[in-house]
This record gives sequence, C-alpha cells and structure tokens, in this order.
Amino acid sequence: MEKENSISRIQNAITRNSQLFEQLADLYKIFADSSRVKILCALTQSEMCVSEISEFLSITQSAVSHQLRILKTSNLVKTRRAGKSIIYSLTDDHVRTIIDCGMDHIVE
Amino acid sequence: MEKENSISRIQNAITRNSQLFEQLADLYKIFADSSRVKILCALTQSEMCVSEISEFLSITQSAVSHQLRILKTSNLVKTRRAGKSIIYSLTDDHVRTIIDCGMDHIVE
DNA sequence: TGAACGTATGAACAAATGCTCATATATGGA
DNA sequence: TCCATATATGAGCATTTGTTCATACGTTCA
Repeated sequence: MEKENSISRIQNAITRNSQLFEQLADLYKIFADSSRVKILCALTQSEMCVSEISEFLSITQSAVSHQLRILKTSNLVKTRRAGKSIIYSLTDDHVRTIIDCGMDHIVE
Repeated sequence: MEKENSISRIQNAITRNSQLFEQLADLYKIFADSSRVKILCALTQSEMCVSEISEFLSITQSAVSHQLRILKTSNLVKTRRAGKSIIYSLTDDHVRTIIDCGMDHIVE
C-alpha cells in the first residue's frame, strides 16, 4: 500500500511535469551528437571563430555553421563579431558541468 | 602565439580522444528522448516492473520494452525477475546525477 | 499440460537528423 | 566599387530513431 502511494506520487509528478521532461530530453539532444560535443568541448577551453573550429575538428565549414546555429538557438553559445570573423563562446558554465558529468560516467 | 599553442593543444586532445566524444555523445543520446528520461526518472524514485512503467507513463508496453532494452544494453538499468514480472532498477547513481545536472540547467 | 498473464522482439513505417552542395550575405581592403 | 574572405542558409539526400502491430517467449497456476 505504501509503495502504491509512493508510485502514484511519482506518476503525478511525471504527468504534471511532462513538459519538463520534454525540455530535459531536448537539452540532451544537443549533446547527443559528437560534432556538437566536440565543438562545445573546444569552446570550453577557448573562444573560437568558425573557421578555427572547422579546421581543428576537420568538419566542413558548412556543417560547423549548421551545428553552431543549433547551439546558438539553444542559448548554449553566444557570438561576437571581430572583423570578418564571428567568434563563438560558451554562454555560461552549465555546458562545462554537463560535459564533466557525462565524462564522469564514461570513465567510471 | 600563446593562444595558437593553446588551441593546438586542444586540437590534439580532441583528435586523440575522438572516440571519447563519440562515447559521450552516445551517452547523451540515451537521455535525448522524453520517454527514456521519464522511465529513468521514475526508476530514480523506485524500482518498477514493465507494466507499471507502461501504465504510469501512458506508453505502450511494447514501446516501454523497446526503450528498456536500450537502457539495459547501455548498462543504465538492471533487471531482476519476480514471478511473471521483471523488475527494473537503476544500475547506479550516475543516472540521478546526470538528470539533476540537466535539470539545473533548465530551471536556471 | 494448457490457459492466462507479463515481457521481448522483429518488421514496417513515419519523422527527425546531420551532412553535402550550391549559393547568399556581410565585412575589409585595394 | 570590386574582389577576396568569412559565415550563414536552403534544398536534397541518406541514415537514424521511435512507435505500432503482430507475434513469440517465459512463468504461474489450475
């Protein structure tokens, strides 16, 4: 009986927060691609412009731009113009935390 | 110049650990679906059998089973038989940590 | 052993995803 | 103003992914 109630509470929490889980899944979707993870990880160390990222990760400039757009739309990175280049950097430290969190699990 | 070297070091680290980023992305892929996140979050609170999960999340038994297989293959959940039921539970606390980590970002 | 229940699984299909290619936009310098 | 460089973007395409449906497998109990 006690377990029943407990589970009911969980169910309520989950159905009530269904939208929250969508958001959570959407956040992880962003990290669920190796190109994006590499980009984010690179930006963890230093801000970079598109061509730098492209060269270092050996990914097409177009592909990098496409991914950066996703990252920017999600507010994980921000931009600043410097002449002809556009320099990307992390919006805040959450990215670092999330990556570290995943790394911890992998190296276990 | 100093920045050049710094970036080179990052590049080396990234290309050398390319496989690591694949793994990281693969890990996040698992959390990148709302059904799986819900399942994992439910299991965060209590172990459950398939039909319980199915009922609580309003997801088909078949769909739940398919997702559970993915979670088990990834070693995020473990199973134990109890009569006709198979009871699923989290393998360890990493799942909790990762979910919390993402939640922190969302509620910011 | 046979029926009922709980779970797993394969095939098929629709939707989402990430890349490439071509091209557009924007900036700086001659 | 014209050209080169840097970045963005749309269309097309192949791959991946999650669900459904049908069915198989496994356990319990009469």
